[in-house]
Amino acid sequence: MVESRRVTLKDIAKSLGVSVNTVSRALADKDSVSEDTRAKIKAEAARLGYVPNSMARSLVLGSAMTLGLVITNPSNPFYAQLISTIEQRGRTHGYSLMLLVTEESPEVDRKAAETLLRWGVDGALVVPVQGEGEHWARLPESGIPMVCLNRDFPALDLDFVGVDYHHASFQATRHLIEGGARSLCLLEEDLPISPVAERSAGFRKALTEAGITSSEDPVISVPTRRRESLALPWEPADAYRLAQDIVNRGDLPDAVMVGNDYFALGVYRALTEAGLRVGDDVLVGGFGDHPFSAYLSPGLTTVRLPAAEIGTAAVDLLLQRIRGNDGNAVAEKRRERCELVVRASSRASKGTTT
Amino acid sequence: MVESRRVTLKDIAKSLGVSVNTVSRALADKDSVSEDTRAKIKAEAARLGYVPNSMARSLVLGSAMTLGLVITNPSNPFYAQLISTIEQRGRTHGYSLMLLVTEESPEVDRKAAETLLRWGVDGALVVPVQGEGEHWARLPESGIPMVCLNRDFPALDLDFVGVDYHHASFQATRHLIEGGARSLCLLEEDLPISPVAERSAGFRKALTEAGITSSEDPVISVPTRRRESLALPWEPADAYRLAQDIVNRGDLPDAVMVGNDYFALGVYRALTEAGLRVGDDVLVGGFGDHPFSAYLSPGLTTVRLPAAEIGTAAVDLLLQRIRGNDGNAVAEKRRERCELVVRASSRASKGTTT
DNA sequence: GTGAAAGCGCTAACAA
DNA sequence: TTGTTAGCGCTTTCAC
Repeated sequence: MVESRRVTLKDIAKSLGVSVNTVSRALADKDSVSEDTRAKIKAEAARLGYVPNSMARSLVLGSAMTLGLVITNPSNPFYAQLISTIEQRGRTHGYSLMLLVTEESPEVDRKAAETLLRWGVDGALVVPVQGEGEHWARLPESGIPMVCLNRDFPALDLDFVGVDYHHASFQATRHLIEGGARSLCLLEEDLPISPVAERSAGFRKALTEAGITSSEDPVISVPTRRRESLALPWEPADAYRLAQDIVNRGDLPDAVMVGNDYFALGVYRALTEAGLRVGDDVLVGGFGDHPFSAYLSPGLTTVRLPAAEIGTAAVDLLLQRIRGNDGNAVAEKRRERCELVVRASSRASKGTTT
Repeated sequence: MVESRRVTLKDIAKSLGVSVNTVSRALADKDSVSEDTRAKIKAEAARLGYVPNSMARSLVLGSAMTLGLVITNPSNPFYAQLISTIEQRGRTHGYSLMLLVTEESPEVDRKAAETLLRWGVDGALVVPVQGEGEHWARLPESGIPMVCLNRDFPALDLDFVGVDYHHASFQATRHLIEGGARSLCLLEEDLPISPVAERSAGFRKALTEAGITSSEDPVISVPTRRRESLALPWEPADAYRLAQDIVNRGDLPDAVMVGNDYFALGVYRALTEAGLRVGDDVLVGGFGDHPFSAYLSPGLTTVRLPAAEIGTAAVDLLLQRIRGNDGNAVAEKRRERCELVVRASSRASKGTTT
């Protein structure tokens, strides 16, 4: 392989004795080029193996034809699906995807905003690392539309597309209550993010409506040791330990909700090891409908997150903003409804598979 | 927000009455700029909110400072981890990541190569959609180094970093045989890719060494209906159906190997529903050590894939090629060894949790 | 229908 | 130390 320099318009022009300009227009299928020269030019371009230079094109056109996607952890199946959907839909519209992974690090999150700014992406979809995060305001300020994914960032008045966790949590909790649960708890990850807050609120609302009260806070924060390996978004072992504590403490709830299906794995184990039967002795409900959830025994009742819908809606909203068909419209907050998938973990007196 | 045009070097130069060039050098911390003007320039850049234009920079420097990553399906946990590791390591070295998702489509795969060529990425990491795929030769031909990930492409003599599936499969199979299995089968996905071929070969070798023969081919191809949803890399239901057939057929093997842990989910269900106990009646072994595998009951014996090592090694190899520290070296084929994680599914007469 | 010239934002020669 | 010139590869006026 002769590290041959890339073929440019100039090469084609020179080889054919025409101007660069003509070549450009011929290849772009503009009129004002005779059919004859156009054919010659295309043939020569093919012969030489010409590949347009997207960078040069973007520079002059002022559009990167690229979308930025900022994700905390691709190993979260929900985000993995988001990545697929977004890449696919963006590609359909001619956009390439620049992916940044923040691993819940505020520092990396800040740098991600900077990187997107430098590349001048046409728009950005971001799952913000919450807490601080004012740096994200820089994109809209620079005229780069952005929409928050899954995690809302009310302080910044940005477009948002995510899950209606409040409603889903309320619904799932009520389902458990209707199944006979009178004492419940919710295990949540220990991150100051909107999904956690919304699930907690929905959970509490269901308890209140049912007239269930408790002396202790029924929402329990699971101290999570983020894994350096990035193999898991959540560590079942953390929930396992906590569930063991609850079991040992003696005041066992009738039902346990968990903020994600991974926690359910830990809860299942703790209960099983204590000789308790999930679905009979304790109902369990989760979030995510992760691939394994249907195959646990008993099958896990869980909230299916509409990842594809969210990814699609987010891209579409972003493209709309990019095209500027909407003036400086007010920020849109879109929360997609979920489906509760009922399986044996919430059906007392059945307790086998699915 | 006044869609203010982006601040450029020229703006700073004009505002300060110096030349663009001086601004460029001052900001790049080159010497040959007086401390005085440098300070002034930096201050003005900060005041104006200057952000360097990576595209323009790349165009003139002839380096995109971008790596291309082509993945078939991010919902495969192994690939999800690869994405994380690669993004992180590339970023450490100053590279941005352009992600393309091919969904096993040869057409999309072809276009991915084209896109990478157009952007002029500095290097590419690709999980090729196999079968055809000669288009990938275009990258190296154009001077863009590329390394194949996980799936080898012997026809093209490209660099490759992946898993030593042959050895892992051999080892896992031998483990089952040592556990007492005398009749075994392997369920594999129906894709013409090197991992499947290597796992099958390793499996067969173990059988041969143990003197186990069978009238029928013990390697069974699972007809896979790729899911449009992209939520799953493999569909447990497909393996479930097939396992049911095997059970119903009557000639039940002592042990079942599966090419991925998702298939194990289906196999577990089929066996359980037939009243058989995994680990006692039938041993099961998988590939992937996916997050759920430790939490199945019984826990699944499976091969842990060294995703982080592979991602890191692949990026490092690619960077080495990019830097050209190696001349037109011969293609490197690197296969990482795996760890077999033994759990209850392969330990007869125990068969409860973990 | 075609070519010449200008410029996107930046860096790298070369002068001054 | 600084400014001028040139050019990365492309597209877009504007002449001809």
